[in-house]
Amino acid sequence: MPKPKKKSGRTPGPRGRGDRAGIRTRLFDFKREQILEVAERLFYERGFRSTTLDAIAAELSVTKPFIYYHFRNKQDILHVLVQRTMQRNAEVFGGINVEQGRPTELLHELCRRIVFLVINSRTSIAMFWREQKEVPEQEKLVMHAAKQRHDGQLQRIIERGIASGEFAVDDPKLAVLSIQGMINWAYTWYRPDGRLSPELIADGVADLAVRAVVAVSRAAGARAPESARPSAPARIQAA
Amino acid sequence: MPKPKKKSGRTPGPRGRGDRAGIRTRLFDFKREQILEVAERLFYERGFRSTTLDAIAAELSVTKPFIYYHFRNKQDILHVLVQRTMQRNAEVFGGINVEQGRPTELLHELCRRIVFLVINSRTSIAMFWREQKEVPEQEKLVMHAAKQRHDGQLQRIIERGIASGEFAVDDPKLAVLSIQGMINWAYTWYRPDGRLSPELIADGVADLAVRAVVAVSRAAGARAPESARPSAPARIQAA
DNA sequence: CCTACCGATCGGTAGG
DNA sequence: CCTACCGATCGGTAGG
Repeated sequence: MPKPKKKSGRTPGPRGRGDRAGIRTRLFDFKREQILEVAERLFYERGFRSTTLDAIAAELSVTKPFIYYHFRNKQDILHVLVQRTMQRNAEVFGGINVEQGRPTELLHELCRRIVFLVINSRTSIAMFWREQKEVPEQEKLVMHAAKQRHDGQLQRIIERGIASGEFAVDDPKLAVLSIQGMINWAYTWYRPDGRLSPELIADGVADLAVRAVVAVSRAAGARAPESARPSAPARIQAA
Repeated sequence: MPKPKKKSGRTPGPRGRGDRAGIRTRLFDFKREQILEVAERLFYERGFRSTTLDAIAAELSVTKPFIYYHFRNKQDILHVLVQRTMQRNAEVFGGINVEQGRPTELLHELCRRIVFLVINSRTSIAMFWREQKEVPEQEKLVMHAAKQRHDGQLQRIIERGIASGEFAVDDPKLAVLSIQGMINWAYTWYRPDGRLSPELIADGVADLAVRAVVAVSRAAGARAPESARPSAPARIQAA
């Protein structure tokens, strides 16, 4: 039987004990997923406060109590969505070892991956930044800590690059914030039917980020080395 | 006599005919201004939807009808604040002639000014970006058009720089969006009690923006020329 | 008779 | 999981 006192926003839904997911648990998770998808879209389009649970229910052709069966309340839905966005971000930053490899390639690759994430998860990312005020203070502290860790990783790359002579930066912290801005801002302007493909955008923004901090006297020049750039050809989307 | 059928969000308040502001008109405008200040702060802190007119009234120790006497409704207050933010932005972009001067200095100076605006008007700017969904469709079109004009000015500078050999950019449009991101993102992280002064931040971000697009072979190097940088010493704020 | 408001309450809708 | 509701609170406006 599903609904074993689901705690706050448990993302994968309740799992009885250690047993593999039963049909009912999988069904429960599937329904949760449907709700989350619709909620994310509506929160993105209308904002958290302006989105009624009835609107979410209507989109799914269910009733409001159906939603309350799968989530504790409206905040809980936002909580799960925010946790997910943080999780995806943490995966990107966790997938890079900032202590290994040349800073130039490291920075380019990390930027490229974050831009990709921002573009592909733009609704989540936009929600994440817009609805910070709806998040309880405690969770905000966790979010802030994660942000600090990620900024720290970027800063470490930049400082390694300064030490190696690849980069020349007045203020590493300011450079980190500026690069984060360059990257994150993409959620405000990216359109799937736009001129450039996600690959080209990710690569282009990463180039600009590297150029902003790279030392000009280096033989590598201001452009990211070819090795750090994917071999994808100039793929242009329609329109 | 004030209140001559005030139309929508007339910023300066009603002026009878061509006569200079009377005491009552000035009083009316002053009250409007007080309401706008409180509303902007609360909209910034709590969001538009979560801010009740009663909360705004309470902060001013007045009643809700007092607000309704000075504004048509809640949306009208947001409308005036958004118009103001657009106005300030337009003034910065309007204060630069993109056809005159070296692109490197032009870009640095324009970026510097926008960062300054973003920092000094961060509550308005944050509201502007967060509450887009609360703005009626028609006004959104006007906002989009203004944004396009401003992006166009930045793009023009970059294209002039490419033509002169000062800049080397793969995709001018992508560079514009990235630079806008670098600059606008400051509203998410700037703190008045932070480590760097607004002057140092504006200058630092402008440096990074220029470096991202400047051609490396130029004698000017990746740094903005000294002439484009204010003579303000390294002024560091407390803490 | 107008101005500049206030106390009280309306219709409608939110989360639960 | 639905039908049928509630306690509260919202933006906006009546009369005086």
